[in-house]
Amino acid sequence: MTGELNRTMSSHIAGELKTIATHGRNRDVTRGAILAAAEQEFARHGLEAARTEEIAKQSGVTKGMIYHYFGSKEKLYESALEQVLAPLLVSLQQFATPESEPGAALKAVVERILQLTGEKPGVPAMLFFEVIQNRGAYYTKAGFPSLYHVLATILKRGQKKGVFRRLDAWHTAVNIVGACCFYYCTAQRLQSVWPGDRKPLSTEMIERHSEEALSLIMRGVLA
Amino acid sequence: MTGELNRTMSSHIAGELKTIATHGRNRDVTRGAILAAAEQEFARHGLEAARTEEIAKQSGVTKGMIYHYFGSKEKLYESALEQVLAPLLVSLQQFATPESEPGAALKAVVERILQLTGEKPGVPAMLFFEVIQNRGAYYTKAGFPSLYHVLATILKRGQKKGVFRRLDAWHTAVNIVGACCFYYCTAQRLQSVWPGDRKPLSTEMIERHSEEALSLIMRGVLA
DNA sequence: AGTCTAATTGACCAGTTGGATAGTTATCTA
DNA sequence: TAGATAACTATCCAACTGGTCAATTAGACT
Repeated sequence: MTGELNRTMSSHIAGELKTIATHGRNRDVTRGAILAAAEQEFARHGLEAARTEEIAKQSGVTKGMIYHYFGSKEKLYESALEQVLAPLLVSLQQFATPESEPGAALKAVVERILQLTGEKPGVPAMLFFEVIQNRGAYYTKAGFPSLYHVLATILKRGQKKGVFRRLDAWHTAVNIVGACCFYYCTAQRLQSVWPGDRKPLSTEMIERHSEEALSLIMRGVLA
Repeated sequence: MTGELNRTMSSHIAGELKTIATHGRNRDVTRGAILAAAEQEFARHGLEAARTEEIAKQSGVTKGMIYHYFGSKEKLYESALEQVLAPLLVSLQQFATPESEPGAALKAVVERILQLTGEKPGVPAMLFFEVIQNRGAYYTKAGFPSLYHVLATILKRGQKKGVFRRLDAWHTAVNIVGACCFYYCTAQRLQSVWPGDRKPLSTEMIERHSEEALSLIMRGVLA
Protein backbone atom coordinates (compact mmCIF):
# COMPACT_ATOMS: atom_id res chain seq x y z
CA MET A 1 0.00 0.00 0.00
CA THR A 2 2.67 2.44 0.98
CA GLY A 3 4.62 1.75 -2.16
CA GLU A 4 8.34 1.91 -2.64
CA LEU A 5 10.01 3.79 0.15
CA ASN A 6 13.43 5.36 0.12
CA ARG A 7 14.15 4.87 -3.50
CA THR A 8 16.50 7.79 -3.27
CA MET A 9 18.60 6.72 -0.37
CA SER A 10 20.17 3.58 -1.68
CA SER A 11 23.74 4.70 -1.24
CA HIS A 12 26.09 3.83 1.59
CA ILE A 13 25.27 6.88 3.63
CA ALA A 14 22.55 6.67 6.26
CA GLY A 15 20.25 8.53 3.95
CA GLU A 16 18.06 10.02 6.61
CA LEU A 17 20.14 13.14 6.89
CA LYS A 18 20.33 13.29 3.15
CA THR A 19 16.58 13.21 2.76
CA ILE A 20 16.11 16.00 5.23
CA ALA A 21 18.96 18.07 3.86
CA THR A 22 17.69 17.83 0.29
CA HIS A 23 15.37 20.77 0.02
CA GLY A 24 13.73 20.11 -3.28
CA ARG A 25 14.24 17.45 -5.90
CA ASN A 26 13.21 14.53 -3.73
CA ARG A 27 10.39 12.25 -4.71
CA ASP A 28 9.28 11.16 -1.26
CA VAL A 29 9.62 14.55 0.34
CA THR A 30 7.60 16.26 -2.35
CA ARG A 31 4.98 13.54 -2.44
CA GLY A 32 4.70 13.75 1.31
CA ALA A 33 4.36 17.51 1.29
CA ILE A 34 1.61 17.32 -1.27
CA LEU A 35 -0.21 14.64 0.67
CA ALA A 36 0.02 16.61 3.89
CA ALA A 37 -1.32 19.74 2.26
CA ALA A 38 -4.02 17.76 0.53
CA GLU A 39 -5.11 16.26 3.81
CA GLN A 40 -5.63 19.73 5.24
CA GLU A 41 -7.37 21.11 2.20
CA PHE A 42 -9.72 18.16 1.83
CA ALA A 43 -10.49 18.20 5.55
CA ARG A 44 -11.44 21.86 5.33
CA HIS A 45 -13.33 21.88 2.03
CA GLY A 46 -14.10 18.36 0.90
CA LEU A 47 -13.24 16.86 -2.47
CA GLU A 48 -15.55 19.07 -4.50
CA ALA A 49 -14.60 22.44 -3.07
CA ALA A 50 -10.91 21.69 -2.55
CA ARG A 51 -8.63 23.62 -4.90
CA THR A 52 -5.57 21.98 -6.40
CA GLU A 53 -3.90 25.35 -6.70
CA GLU A 54 -4.24 25.85 -2.96
CA ILE A 55 -2.80 22.41 -2.24
CA ALA A 56 0.13 23.25 -4.49
CA LYS A 57 0.71 26.56 -2.77
CA GLN A 58 0.56 25.06 0.71
CA SER A 59 2.99 22.31 -0.17
CA GLY A 60 5.37 24.77 -1.82
CA VAL A 61 5.37 23.17 -5.24
CA THR A 62 3.76 23.80 -8.58
CA LYS A 63 0.32 22.50 -9.47
CA GLY A 64 1.91 20.37 -12.14
CA MET A 65 3.60 18.29 -9.45
CA ILE A 66 0.24 17.08 -8.20
CA TYR A 67 -0.54 15.67 -11.60
CA HIS A 68 2.94 14.29 -12.00
CA TYR A 69 2.71 12.29 -8.80
CA PHE A 70 -0.98 11.58 -8.45
CA GLY A 71 -2.48 11.96 -11.90
CA SER A 72 -5.66 13.72 -10.89
CA LYS A 73 -7.41 15.52 -8.09
CA GLU A 74 -9.55 12.48 -7.40
CA LYS A 75 -6.60 10.13 -7.18
CA LEU A 76 -4.88 12.53 -4.82
CA TYR A 77 -8.03 12.52 -2.75
CA GLU A 78 -8.08 8.75 -2.64
CA SER A 79 -4.48 8.67 -1.51
CA ALA A 80 -5.09 11.24 1.19
CA LEU A 81 -8.19 9.45 2.40
CA GLU A 82 -6.42 6.14 2.53
CA GLN A 83 -3.43 7.58 4.30
CA VAL A 84 -5.69 9.03 6.97
CA LEU A 85 -8.11 6.16 7.44
CA ALA A 86 -5.83 3.16 7.20
CA PRO A 87 -4.17 3.58 10.61
CA LEU A 88 -7.52 3.95 12.33
CA LEU A 89 -9.45 1.17 10.71
CA VAL A 90 -6.65 -1.35 10.52
CA SER A 91 -5.77 -0.92 14.16
CA LEU A 92 -9.36 -1.55 15.19
CA GLN A 93 -9.42 -5.03 13.78
CA GLN A 94 -7.53 -6.39 16.75
CA PHE A 95 -10.40 -5.51 19.05
CA ALA A 96 -12.92 -7.58 17.15
CA THR A 97 -11.73 -10.85 18.73
CA PRO A 98 -14.59 -12.75 20.37
CA GLU A 99 -12.49 -13.72 23.39
CA SER A 100 -12.10 -10.29 24.92
CA GLU A 101 -14.38 -9.07 27.68
CA PRO A 102 -17.00 -6.82 26.02
CA GLY A 103 -16.74 -3.95 28.47
CA ALA A 104 -12.97 -3.78 28.16
CA ALA A 105 -13.15 -4.23 24.40
CA LEU A 106 -15.59 -1.36 23.99
CA LYS A 107 -13.46 0.84 26.19
CA ALA A 108 -10.38 -0.04 24.17
CA VAL A 109 -12.02 0.70 20.84
CA VAL A 110 -13.46 4.01 21.98
CA GLU A 111 -10.12 5.03 23.45
CA ARG A 112 -8.41 4.15 20.20
CA ILE A 113 -10.87 6.24 18.21
CA LEU A 114 -10.40 9.14 20.59
CA GLN A 115 -6.65 8.84 20.50
CA LEU A 116 -6.43 8.86 16.74
CA THR A 117 -8.89 11.66 16.20
CA GLY A 118 -7.18 13.63 18.92
CA GLU A 119 -3.89 13.29 17.10
CA LYS A 120 -5.43 14.16 13.75
CA PRO A 121 -8.41 16.45 14.37
CA GLY A 122 -9.00 16.73 10.64
CA VAL A 123 -9.97 13.11 10.26
CA PRO A 124 -13.60 13.40 11.38
CA ALA A 125 -14.17 16.27 8.99
CA MET A 126 -12.75 14.26 6.11
CA LEU A 127 -15.09 11.43 6.98
CA PHE A 128 -18.08 13.73 7.01
CA PHE A 129 -17.25 15.22 3.66
CA GLU A 130 -16.68 11.79 2.22
CA VAL A 131 -20.01 10.47 3.40
CA ILE A 132 -22.16 13.51 2.72
CA GLN A 133 -20.65 14.85 -0.48
CA ASN A 134 -19.46 11.66 -2.10
CA ARG A 135 -21.89 9.30 -0.41
CA GLY A 136 -18.99 7.17 0.72
CA ALA A 137 -18.01 6.23 -2.80
CA TYR A 138 -14.27 6.50 -2.25
CA TYR A 139 -14.60 5.08 1.23
CA THR A 140 -16.21 1.98 -0.20
CA LYS A 141 -13.71 1.90 -3.05
CA ALA A 142 -10.83 1.70 -0.61
CA GLY A 143 -12.43 -1.43 0.77
CA PHE A 144 -11.92 -0.58 4.41
CA PRO A 145 -13.72 -2.62 7.02
CA SER A 146 -16.61 -0.81 8.65
CA LEU A 147 -15.99 0.79 11.99
CA TYR A 148 -19.61 0.15 12.85
CA HIS A 149 -19.30 -3.60 12.44
CA VAL A 150 -16.58 -3.78 15.05
CA LEU A 151 -18.58 -1.71 17.53
CA ALA A 152 -21.89 -3.45 16.87
CA THR A 153 -20.31 -6.86 17.31
CA ILE A 154 -18.87 -5.93 20.66
CA LEU A 155 -22.14 -4.36 21.75
CA LYS A 156 -24.16 -7.41 20.82
CA ARG A 157 -21.81 -9.74 22.60
CA GLY A 158 -21.83 -7.59 25.72
CA GLN A 159 -25.57 -7.43 25.68
CA LYS A 160 -25.88 -11.20 25.45
CA LYS A 161 -23.53 -11.54 28.40
CA GLY A 162 -25.61 -9.04 30.37
CA VAL A 163 -22.73 -6.59 30.64
CA PHE A 164 -24.56 -3.97 28.56
CA ARG A 165 -28.13 -2.84 28.91
CA ARG A 166 -30.85 -3.56 26.38
CA LEU A 167 -30.01 -1.51 23.29
CA ASP A 168 -29.97 -1.48 19.53
CA ALA A 169 -26.39 -2.33 18.67
CA TRP A 170 -26.41 -0.75 15.20
CA HIS A 171 -27.85 2.54 16.33
CA THR A 172 -25.72 2.70 19.42
CA ALA A 173 -22.57 2.08 17.39
CA VAL A 174 -23.34 5.13 15.29
CA ASN A 175 -24.17 7.30 18.26
CA ILE A 176 -20.95 6.31 19.98
CA VAL A 177 -18.90 7.41 17.00
CA GLY A 178 -20.91 10.63 16.94
CA ALA A 179 -20.13 11.35 20.57
CA CYS A 180 -16.43 10.83 19.84
CA CYS A 181 -16.05 12.67 16.53
CA PHE A 182 -18.53 15.51 16.53
CA TYR A 183 -16.31 17.50 18.85
CA TYR A 184 -13.60 17.88 16.25
CA CYS A 185 -16.04 18.93 13.57
CA THR A 186 -17.45 21.74 15.60
CA ALA A 187 -14.19 22.71 17.29
CA GLN A 188 -13.74 25.78 15.13
CA ARG A 189 -17.10 27.14 16.13
CA LEU A 190 -16.60 26.25 19.80
CA GLN A 191 -13.74 28.69 19.90
CA SER A 192 -16.18 31.58 19.57
CA VAL A 193 -18.91 30.05 21.72
CA TRP A 194 -16.99 28.66 24.66
CA PRO A 195 -15.46 30.80 27.39
CA GLY A 196 -12.19 32.30 26.21
CA ASP A 197 -9.91 30.26 28.40
CA ARG A 198 -11.12 27.01 26.86
CA LYS A 199 -9.21 26.37 23.66
CA PRO A 200 -11.00 23.36 22.11
CA LEU A 201 -7.93 22.05 20.28
CA SER A 202 -5.45 22.53 23.12
CA THR A 203 -3.94 19.33 24.44
CA GLU A 204 -5.72 19.58 27.76
CA MET A 205 -9.12 20.17 26.21
CA ILE A 206 -8.58 17.27 23.84
CA GLU A 207 -7.61 15.15 26.81
CA ARG A 208 -10.74 16.21 28.65
CA HIS A 209 -12.89 15.51 25.62
CA SER A 210 -11.55 11.96 25.58
CA GLU A 211 -12.43 11.51 29.24
CA GLU A 212 -15.87 13.01 28.88
CA ALA A 213 -16.76 11.11 25.74
CA LEU A 214 -15.61 7.84 27.24
CA SER A 215 -17.60 8.46 30.43
CA LEU A 216 -20.73 9.35 28.54
CA ILE A 217 -20.49 6.28 26.35
CA MET A 218 -19.61 3.71 29.02
CA ARG A 219 -22.22 5.02 31.44
CA GLY A 220 -24.76 5.13 28.67
CA VAL A 221 -24.18 1.56 27.64
CA LEU A 222 -23.37 -0.46 30.75
CA ALA A 223 -26.17 -2.42 32.40
CA MET B 1 -38.02 37.59 9.54
CA THR B 2 -40.43 35.83 7.23
CA GLY B 3 -41.12 39.05 5.40
CA GLU B 4 -44.29 40.04 3.63
CA LEU B 5 -46.52 37.07 2.99
CA ASN B 6 -49.34 36.84 0.50
CA ARG B 7 -48.61 40.01 -1.31
CA THR B 8 -50.21 38.49 -4.34
CA MET B 9 -53.48 37.35 -2.89
CA SER B 10 -54.98 40.58 -1.77
CA SER B 11 -58.09 40.34 -3.90
CA HIS B 12 -61.57 39.22 -2.89
CA ILE B 13 -61.02 35.61 -3.73
CA ALA B 14 -59.79 33.26 -1.01
CA GLY B 15 -56.35 33.39 -2.50
CA GLU B 16 -55.21 30.03 -1.31
CA LEU B 17 -56.61 28.25 -4.31
CA LYS B 18 -55.18 30.95 -6.48
CA THR B 19 -51.70 30.53 -5.09
CA ILE B 20 -51.77 26.83 -5.68
CA ALA B 21 -53.40 27.09 -9.08
CA THR B 22 -50.91 29.67 -10.34
CA HIS B 23 -48.17 27.54 -11.71
CA GLY B 24 -45.55 30.13 -12.37
CA ARG B 25 -45.62 33.86 -11.98
CA ASN B 26 -45.99 33.86 -8.22
CA ARG B 27 -43.45 35.51 -6.01
CA ASP B 28 -43.92 33.39 -2.90
CA VAL B 29 -44.22 30.09 -4.69
CA THR B 30 -41.09 30.66 -6.73
CA ARG B 31 -39.12 31.98 -3.80
CA GLY B 32 -40.20 28.98 -1.77
CA ALA B 33 -39.25 26.55 -4.50
CA ILE B 34 -35.81 28.09 -4.80
CA LEU B 35 -35.29 28.02 -1.05
CA ALA B 36 -36.36 24.40 -0.82
CA ALA B 37 -34.01 23.38 -3.62
CA ALA B 38 -31.23 25.46 -2.10
CA GLU B 39 -31.68 23.75 1.22
CA GLN B 40 -31.13 20.38 -0.41
CA GLU B 41 -28.21 21.48 -2.51
CA PHE B 42 -26.42 23.20 0.36
CA ALA B 43 -27.06 20.25 2.67
CA ARG B 44 -25.48 17.92 0.14
CA HIS B 45 -22.55 20.03 -1.03
CA GLY B 46 -22.05 23.00 1.27
CA LEU B 47 -21.86 26.62 0.22
CA GLU B 48 -18.64 26.35 -1.74
CA ALA B 49 -19.45 23.30 -3.82
CA ALA B 50 -23.14 24.03 -4.30
CA ARG B 51 -24.05 24.96 -7.87
CA THR B 52 -26.58 27.69 -8.56
CA GLU B 53 -27.44 26.06 -11.85
CA GLU B 54 -28.42 22.88 -10.04
CA ILE B 55 -30.57 24.80 -7.57
CA ALA B 56 -32.30 26.47 -10.50
CA LYS B 57 -32.90 23.18 -12.24
CA GLN B 58 -34.27 21.50 -9.14
CA SER B 59 -36.65 24.34 -8.42
CA GLY B 60 -37.81 24.46 -12.02
CA VAL B 61 -36.83 28.03 -12.72
CA THR B 62 -34.04 29.83 -14.48
CA LYS B 63 -30.80 30.69 -12.78
CA GLY B 64 -31.63 34.35 -13.21
CA MET B 65 -34.50 33.98 -10.75
CA ILE B 66 -32.07 33.21 -7.96
CA TYR B 67 -30.36 36.52 -8.49
CA HIS B 68 -33.66 38.30 -8.94
CA TYR B 69 -34.94 37.14 -5.57
CA PHE B 70 -31.79 36.68 -3.53
CA GLY B 71 -29.10 38.76 -5.17
CA SER B 72 -26.25 36.30 -4.81
CA LYS B 73 -25.36 32.74 -3.99
CA GLU B 74 -24.19 33.80 -0.56
CA LYS B 75 -27.37 35.65 0.27
CA LEU B 76 -29.40 32.65 -0.84
CA TYR B 77 -27.27 30.53 1.45
CA GLU B 78 -27.91 32.84 4.37
CA SER B 79 -31.63 32.70 3.76
CA ALA B 80 -31.61 28.92 3.54
CA LEU B 81 -29.52 28.61 6.67
CA GLU B 82 -31.76 30.94 8.59
CA GLN B 83 -34.90 29.22 7.40
CA VAL B 84 -33.54 25.90 8.60
CA LEU B 85 -32.00 26.95 11.88
CA ALA B 86 -34.53 29.43 13.18
CA PRO B 87 -37.22 26.91 14.15
CA LEU B 88 -34.71 24.79 16.05
CA LEU B 89 -32.85 27.45 17.92
CA VAL B 90 -35.78 29.68 18.69
CA SER B 91 -37.82 26.82 20.06
CA LEU B 92 -35.02 25.81 22.41
CA GLN B 93 -35.05 29.09 24.27
CA GLN B 94 -38.12 28.06 26.24
CA PHE B 95 -36.17 25.26 27.90
CA ALA B 96 -33.56 27.57 29.33
CA THR B 97 -35.78 28.65 32.20
CA PRO B 98 -34.10 28.11 35.58
CA GLU B 99 -37.29 26.85 37.23
CA SER B 100 -37.61 23.58 35.35
CA GLU B 101 -36.30 20.33 36.78
CA PRO B 102 -32.91 19.70 35.11
CA GLY B 103 -33.55 16.06 34.23
CA ALA B 104 -36.83 16.86 32.57
CA ALA B 105 -35.39 19.94 30.90
CA LEU B 106 -32.49 18.00 29.39
CA LYS B 107 -34.86 15.30 28.18
CA ALA B 108 -37.09 17.93 26.61
CA VAL B 109 -34.24 19.67 24.81
CA VAL B 110 -32.78 16.45 23.48
CA GLU B 111 -36.18 15.29 22.32
CA ARG B 112 -36.72 18.59 20.55
CA ILE B 113 -33.38 18.32 18.78
CA LEU B 114 -34.17 14.76 17.76
CA GLN B 115 -37.63 15.68 16.58
CA LEU B 116 -36.46 18.53 14.40
CA THR B 117 -33.51 16.72 12.89
CA GLY B 118 -35.74 13.71 12.31
CA GLU B 119 -38.13 15.87 10.35
CA LYS B 120 -35.36 17.56 8.41
CA PRO B 121 -32.45 15.12 8.12
CA GLY B 122 -30.52 17.63 6.06
CA VAL B 123 -30.12 20.06 8.91
CA PRO B 124 -27.15 18.39 10.62
CA ALA B 125 -25.27 18.27 7.35
CA MET B 126 -25.87 21.95 6.74
CA LEU B 127 -24.54 22.69 10.21
CA PHE B 128 -21.40 20.67 9.58
CA PHE B 129 -20.69 22.38 6.31
CA GLU B 130 -21.29 25.73 7.87
CA VAL B 131 -18.90 25.11 10.74
CA ILE B 132 -16.16 23.30 8.86
CA GLN B 133 -16.14 25.12 5.53
CA ASN B 134 -17.19 28.57 6.59
CA ARG B 135 -15.99 28.38 10.19
CA GLY B 136 -19.42 29.40 11.36
CA ALA B 137 -19.20 32.83 9.75
CA TYR B 138 -22.78 32.90 8.50
CA TYR B 139 -23.98 31.13 11.59
CA THR B 140 -22.54 33.91 13.71
CA LYS B 141 -23.78 36.54 11.28
CA ALA B 142 -27.34 35.35 11.74
CA GLY B 143 -26.90 36.00 15.44
CA PHE B 144 -28.57 32.83 16.62
CA PRO B 145 -28.25 31.85 20.26
CA SER B 146 -25.88 28.96 20.86
CA LEU B 147 -27.40 25.55 21.29
CA TYR B 148 -24.51 24.69 23.57
CA HIS B 149 -25.30 27.43 26.04
CA VAL B 150 -28.76 26.05 26.62
CA LEU B 151 -27.47 22.55 27.17
CA ALA B 152 -24.51 23.55 29.31
CA THR B 153 -26.72 25.69 31.53
CA ILE B 154 -29.09 22.83 32.17
CA LEU B 155 -26.22 20.44 32.79
CA LYS B 156 -24.56 22.73 35.29
CA ARG B 157 -27.78 23.29 37.17
CA GLY B 158 -28.53 19.58 37.29
CA GLN B 159 -25.05 18.86 38.50
CA LYS B 160 -25.36 21.37 41.31
CA LYS B 161 -28.62 19.78 42.33
CA GLY B 162 -27.02 16.37 42.30
CA VAL B 163 -29.29 15.08 39.57
CA PHE B 164 -26.42 14.66 37.15
CA ARG B 165 -23.07 13.06 37.76
CA ARG B 166 -19.80 14.93 37.90
CA LEU B 167 -19.07 16.09 34.36
CA ASP B 168 -17.72 18.90 32.23
CA ALA B 169 -20.84 20.72 31.10
CA TRP B 170 -19.30 22.30 28.00
CA HIS B 171 -17.81 19.11 26.67
CA THR B 172 -20.85 17.06 27.49
CA ALA B 173 -23.10 19.52 25.70
CA VAL B 174 -21.09 19.03 22.53
CA ASN B 175 -21.05 15.27 22.85
CA ILE B 176 -24.79 15.19 23.37
CA VAL B 177 -25.38 17.07 20.15
CA GLY B 178 -22.95 14.72 18.45
CA ALA B 179 -24.87 11.67 19.62
CA CYS B 180 -28.06 13.19 18.26
CA CYS B 181 -26.89 14.56 14.91
CA PHE B 182 -24.13 12.31 13.68
CA TYR B 183 -26.66 9.69 12.67
CA TYR B 184 -28.12 11.89 9.97
CA CYS B 185 -24.74 12.80 8.58
CA THR B 186 -23.69 9.22 8.11
CA ALA B 187 -27.13 7.92 7.14
CA GLN B 188 -26.21 7.67 3.47
CA ARG B 189 -23.28 5.44 4.23
CA LEU B 190 -25.19 3.35 6.74
CA GLN B 191 -27.43 2.22 3.93
CA SER B 192 -24.58 0.22 2.46
CA VAL B 193 -23.14 -0.91 5.77
CA TRP B 194 -26.20 -1.91 7.75
CA PRO B 195 -28.21 -5.06 7.08
CA GLY B 196 -30.51 -4.54 4.11
CA ASP B 197 -33.75 -4.47 6.03
CA ARG B 198 -32.66 -1.47 8.06
CA LYS B 199 -33.35 1.69 6.10
CA PRO B 200 -31.68 4.46 8.15
CA LEU B 201 -34.05 7.18 7.01
CA SER B 202 -37.27 5.20 7.32
CA THR B 203 -39.69 6.52 9.90
CA GLU B 204 -39.24 3.55 12.20
CA MET B 205 -35.45 3.74 12.13
CA ILE B 206 -35.59 7.46 12.80
CA GLU B 207 -37.94 6.75 15.68
CA ARG B 208 -35.56 4.16 17.02
CA HIS B 209 -32.60 6.49 16.68
CA SER B 210 -34.44 9.01 18.83
CA GLU B 211 -35.05 6.41 21.49
CA GLU B 212 -31.50 5.12 21.42
CA ALA B 213 -29.87 8.52 21.43
CA LEU B 214 -32.04 9.69 24.30
CA SER B 215 -31.28 6.55 26.32
CA LEU B 216 -27.56 6.85 25.75
CA ILE B 217 -27.53 10.49 26.75
CA MET B 218 -29.76 10.29 29.83
CA ARG B 219 -28.02 7.20 31.13
CA GLY B 220 -24.67 8.72 30.45
CA VAL B 221 -25.44 11.88 32.33
CA LEU B 222 -27.66 10.98 35.29
CA ALA B 223 -26.07 10.50 38.69
C1' DA C 1 33.30 15.38 -17.21
C1' DG C 2 29.48 13.60 -19.63
C1' DT C 3 25.14 11.45 -19.93
C1' DC C 4 20.79 9.96 -18.58
C1' DT C 5 16.79 9.98 -15.74
C1' DA C 6 13.27 12.29 -13.53
C1' DA C 7 11.92 16.13 -10.60
C1' DT C 8 10.30 20.68 -11.53
C1' DT C 9 8.53 24.68 -13.76
C1' DG C 10 5.60 28.01 -16.25
C1' DA C 11 2.79 29.02 -19.90
C1' DC C 12 -1.35 27.58 -21.78
C1' DC C 13 -6.19 25.53 -22.66
C1' DA C 14 -11.03 24.20 -22.55
C1' DG C 15 -14.91 23.73 -19.70
C1' DT C 16 -17.38 25.47 -15.85
C1' DT C 17 -19.56 28.90 -12.83
C1' DG C 18 -21.30 33.03 -10.52
C1' DG C 19 -23.34 36.81 -12.13
C1' DA C 20 -25.12 40.73 -15.25
C1' DT C 21 -28.31 42.52 -18.63
C1' DA C 22 -31.62 43.46 -21.98
C1' DG C 23 -35.77 42.05 -23.49
C1' DT C 24 -40.46 39.47 -23.00
C1' DT C 25 -44.87 38.51 -21.00
C1' DA C 26 -48.34 37.64 -17.43
C1' DT C 27 -51.04 39.98 -14.03
C1' DC C 28 -52.86 43.67 -11.47
C1' DT C 29 -54.87 48.33 -11.19
C1' DA C 30 -57.03 52.56 -12.86
C1' DT D 1 -58.73 48.82 -22.48
C1' DA D 2 -54.22 50.95 -21.43
C1' DG D 3 -50.47 51.26 -18.87
C1' DA D 4 -47.47 49.96 -15.11
C1' DT D 5 -45.26 46.65 -12.41
C1' DA D 6 -42.63 42.74 -11.76
C1' DA D 7 -42.05 37.78 -12.74
C1' DC D 8 -39.49 35.42 -16.04
C1' DT D 9 -36.23 34.02 -19.92
C1' DA D 10 -32.24 33.84 -23.07
C1' DT D 11 -27.85 35.21 -23.85
C1' DC D 12 -23.53 36.66 -22.77
C1' DC D 13 -19.15 37.37 -20.00
C1' DA D 14 -15.16 37.49 -17.09
C1' DA D 15 -12.97 34.84 -13.67
C1' DC D 16 -11.70 30.52 -12.15
C1' DT D 17 -10.27 25.62 -12.26
C1' DG D 18 -8.73 20.99 -13.39
C1' DG D 19 -5.54 19.44 -16.40
C1' DT D 20 -1.77 19.37 -20.31
C1' DC D 21 2.75 19.91 -22.29
C1' DA D 22 7.09 21.30 -23.80
C1' DA D 23 11.15 23.01 -21.89
C1' DT D 24 14.46 23.25 -17.96
C1' DT D 25 17.54 21.56 -14.55
C1' DA D 26 19.25 19.09 -10.42
C1' DG D 27 21.21 14.65 -9.13
C1' DA D 28 22.76 9.79 -9.87
C1' DC D 29 25.66 6.71 -12.18
C1' DT D 30 29.49 5.55 -15.33
